Amino acid sequence: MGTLGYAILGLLHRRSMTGYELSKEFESGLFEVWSAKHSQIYPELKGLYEAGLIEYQVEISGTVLEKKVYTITPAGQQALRDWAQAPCGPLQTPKDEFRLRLFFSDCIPPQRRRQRLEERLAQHRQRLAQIEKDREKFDTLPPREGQAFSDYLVLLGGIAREEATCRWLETCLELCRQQEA
Amino acid sequence: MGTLGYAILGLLHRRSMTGYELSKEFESGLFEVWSAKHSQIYPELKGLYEAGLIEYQVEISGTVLEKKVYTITPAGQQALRDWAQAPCGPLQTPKDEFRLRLFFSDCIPPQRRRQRLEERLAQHRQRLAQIEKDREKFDTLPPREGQAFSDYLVLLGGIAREEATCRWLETCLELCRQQEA
DNA sequence: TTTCAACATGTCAATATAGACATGTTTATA
DNA sequence: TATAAACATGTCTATATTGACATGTTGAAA
Repeated sequence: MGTLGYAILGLLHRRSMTGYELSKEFESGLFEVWSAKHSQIYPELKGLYEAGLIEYQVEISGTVLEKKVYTITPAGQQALRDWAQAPCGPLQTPKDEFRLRLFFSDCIPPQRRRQRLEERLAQHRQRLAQIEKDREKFDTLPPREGQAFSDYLVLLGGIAREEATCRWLETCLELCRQQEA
Repeated sequence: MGTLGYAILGLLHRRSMTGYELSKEFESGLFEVWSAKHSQIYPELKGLYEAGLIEYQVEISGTVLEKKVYTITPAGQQALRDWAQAPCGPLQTPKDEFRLRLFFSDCIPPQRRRQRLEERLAQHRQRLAQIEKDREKFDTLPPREGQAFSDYLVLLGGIAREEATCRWLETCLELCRQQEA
């Protein structure tokens, strides 16, 4: 099974959900960590079900709309534990199209490069603000047992990454401007 | 054309290379930025050639070994410039399997989680040491024109990312240990 | 009461990527 | 001179991922 399967298993371990809710989780809580479109989620759910790792019950929303609420099975919980415990292997390249463009930016006008850096900085600042607002929900350090602690660690990781990125982009802009003179 | 095509175009804009050398570039200079296996590179080169964006000449290594040295064409340079100038669009999720595992780590023994954090920290420290050695090659700030400047900016980005990651992992370990008492 | 956004579930085709399979040469060193 | 690592180029299959296509319901607000 691929990583997406475990991501879904992990989310369902926290609470039972529909495919639609899963796709929303990837956009919110897992935004800094993993992503998947609904077109990938629904087939994956089918596979997990056939593998006996999840089950579902149909609930009626309103009068006719059927939704499938998925729940993790004991076999699914075991698979999740095994995966979560295993080591990750050597560091992989986190693909970053912006950095790639910057790497080859010597062939574009300097003011255009500055413009792109500024745009990007604005995006990361906005993201940082959002994620720091998420942090406010944790008024006290959550206890080590329980998912709130894991959530908190990953949240700190997101903040660390966004802060570092913002500082880096600010440095880039400074260096670009410095040489203007 | 996908991002890989532009990555190859960008590398060939710097200097003419064989497919093999391109694959090495992805492991070294582009390690923090993009990755591709040779099984993806060779077909992509074929496509770029058919699109008229690159050409090649066959050189003989030793007595019989033929290698294709690829060169970017004017059309390729134009395509590269157009791409490098364009904006990147909204922030994407940088997929990170380690963070995903950590996010679901409440279902594994705490000492196992600490072990994984320590392993990961060692990997990132090693990577940081390597990348900081690369930085030493830049004794002075390179002039804004020319690729050395772009290289330098991206290198700073790698250092910033690795430093932030190391600090974050150290914090995670501290928090894990703190609650031990 | 209409109408729009959010809820809800799927499929399909195209592309991207990884890993295995396949083969052979050159160069440095033991 | 054997041999191993690095050089060199490809293909193939399976899987992962995206974006478009397709359809319909529900709840809230105007």
